Amino acid sequence: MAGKRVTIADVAKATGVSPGAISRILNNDPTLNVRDETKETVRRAIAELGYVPNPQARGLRLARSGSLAMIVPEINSPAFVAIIQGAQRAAYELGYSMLIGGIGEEGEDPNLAARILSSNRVDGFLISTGKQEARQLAAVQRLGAPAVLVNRYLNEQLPHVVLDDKSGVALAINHLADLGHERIGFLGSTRRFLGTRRLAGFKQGLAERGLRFDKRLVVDCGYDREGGEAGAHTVLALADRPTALFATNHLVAAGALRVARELALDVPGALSIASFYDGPVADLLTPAVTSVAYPLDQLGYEAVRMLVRLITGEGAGPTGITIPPTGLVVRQSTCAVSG
Amino acid sequence: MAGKRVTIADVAKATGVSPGAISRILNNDPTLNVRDETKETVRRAIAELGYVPNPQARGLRLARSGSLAMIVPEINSPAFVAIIQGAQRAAYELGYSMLIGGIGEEGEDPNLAARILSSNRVDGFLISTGKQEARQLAAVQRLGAPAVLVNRYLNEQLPHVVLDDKSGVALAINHLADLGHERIGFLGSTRRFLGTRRLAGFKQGLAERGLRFDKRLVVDCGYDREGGEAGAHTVLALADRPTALFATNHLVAAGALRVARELALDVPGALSIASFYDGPVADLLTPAVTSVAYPLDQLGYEAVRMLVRLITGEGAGPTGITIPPTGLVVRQSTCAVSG
DNA sequence: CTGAAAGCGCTTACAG
DNA sequence: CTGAAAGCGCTTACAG
Repeated sequence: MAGKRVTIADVAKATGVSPGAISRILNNDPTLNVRDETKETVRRAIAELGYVPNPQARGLRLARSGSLAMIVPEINSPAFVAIIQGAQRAAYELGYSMLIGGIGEEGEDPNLAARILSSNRVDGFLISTGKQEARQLAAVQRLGAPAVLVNRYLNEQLPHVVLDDKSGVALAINHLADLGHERIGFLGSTRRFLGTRRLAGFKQGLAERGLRFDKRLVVDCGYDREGGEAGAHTVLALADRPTALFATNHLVAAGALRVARELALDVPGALSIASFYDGPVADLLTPAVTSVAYPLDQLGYEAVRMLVRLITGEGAGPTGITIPPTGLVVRQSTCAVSG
Repeated sequence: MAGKRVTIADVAKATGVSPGAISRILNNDPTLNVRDETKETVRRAIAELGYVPNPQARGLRLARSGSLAMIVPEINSPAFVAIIQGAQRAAYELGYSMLIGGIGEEGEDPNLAARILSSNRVDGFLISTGKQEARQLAAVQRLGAPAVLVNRYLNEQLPHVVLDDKSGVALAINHLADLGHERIGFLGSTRRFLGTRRLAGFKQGLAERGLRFDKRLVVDCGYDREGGEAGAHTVLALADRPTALFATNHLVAAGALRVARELALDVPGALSIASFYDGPVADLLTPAVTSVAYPLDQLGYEAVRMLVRLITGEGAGPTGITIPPTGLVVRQSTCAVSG
């Protein structure tokens, strides 16, 4: 390393061009009119000296921070790792840095975004609320700062990037129907925003295959393993119990698998289980779980691009993006219905 | 939100105290000598107006960015989620923001840190190298920038925060010995830095219990599930195969579990398996895996504190910290040796 | 002991 | 059309 930072003044000295003109060249100011030769000289000097504009000075002048904050209480979810990865990539490409905030309990604080914003460090937010969904989204809206919901939805006004939950679930249901399953359970939420979208996909899948919707097979459960266990207990206690289950994520699927073992129900022999969000954990479960795959990094990527558009106020661009599933990854947890 | 940012000038206007004095009050300048009453007035005005110093202006003036970068190729590992969480907490407390960089393949680029540094955005680094361990650590050292290795080690000079791998592994081995196991296999690395530390703990544990070290039971394998599978195959193919295995992480443990199933070896009936880094995944495996627990968030927390000390040049402070295990979480994958 | 003034590195409205 | 100059919001060496 060593040595002083190279500043725009150094480039000016080296080339004999004024700092103002250099700044304009760098920012492609259309007002500027200099010979291409001069531009070339400047570019060369910049490369030689290794000049990089100081983001602090730039930020101070332009009243922007060049940083985005991503608020993700549920970073434990393997899905978020992929999402963060995509978001990082987009931020890097667009010249922003990204803070990850609100991990863990801290993330349940509805005022977290306000706190981060008031420290003047951030131009906008990517938001994935946790359990206090409604309250937190309301807080974000009140904030009035540029924000994009990631894998969350409130209304068409609030910018969002979501998965096409509906067609993903329908995909899983069609797979189970192909295997001859007619009684399929749904373990998820019937209230949270994503839950209702997935439930809609569940109904759509059944309808596509002419299967009857039986609301006793739908259980509103928590999104963790305990939730999956409770849900599976409920639905498997029915006299005419389902031959297959759809679980809204891998933790719920893991809970269902555990209950199946308790009840000595072979998976997939006596019970097929399909899940959502394909990812590394799906393959670690026993048996490995068939699940719907999405390009989750793209979700993060698009969210950052949308956020930066909002910040710069440039072009309209869509205020809602829906990302379709890439397909279904069939593993050992599903097979043809027996009998 | 709304409205202009509150600046130090606003506080000056409101209180009649000069901006310079206000700055000194905020930064506890010992040279300053004003009446406590004045200080009080200023503090009250700051609170009322909601003044927060602009970090950009501060950074520009002080030639520091107020940001740290954490480079973690292996964010997929559940261990890193906890580490990041602790690091975030410390950064927040100390007034820094934290960027997560180098996720995924990008992280294998030995020049990543240099690239981030040259963009002037960062005061220091937390480093957890990926596969190219030696090469990357060398690059960091060449950089000359403040850096702390997180869960990595090169030598005593390069600041680091590590786990006490040795006593953690010894803990697991003692547990297995308590259960009557005498032939215990080791699936991990015998070359990477952490691997050799863990192997030392393995030997120590055996020695403590008077068990013979048999190097045929030590397999140098990759740190993913495929590695665990290959390692387990090797060691379970022995005529006098081990009755228990120590796996260096949960992915390796998952691989070993899979091989045990293939070979129709009941776990834990015919084979006990203990692993490292207790975390959410340990509980999702079948059977749930006994593993050594560490306060991983503390690892991240201490690393950030050390890094900030290096940056501010304040007080000596230790250049190496070792974090002991909190204990062993016993689950269903280990039981008394049969026969 | 304190307050005014310079300067960190940029960008851009403005005068020439 | 271009270059000099002001100013973003801080901090601190320096003059009074």
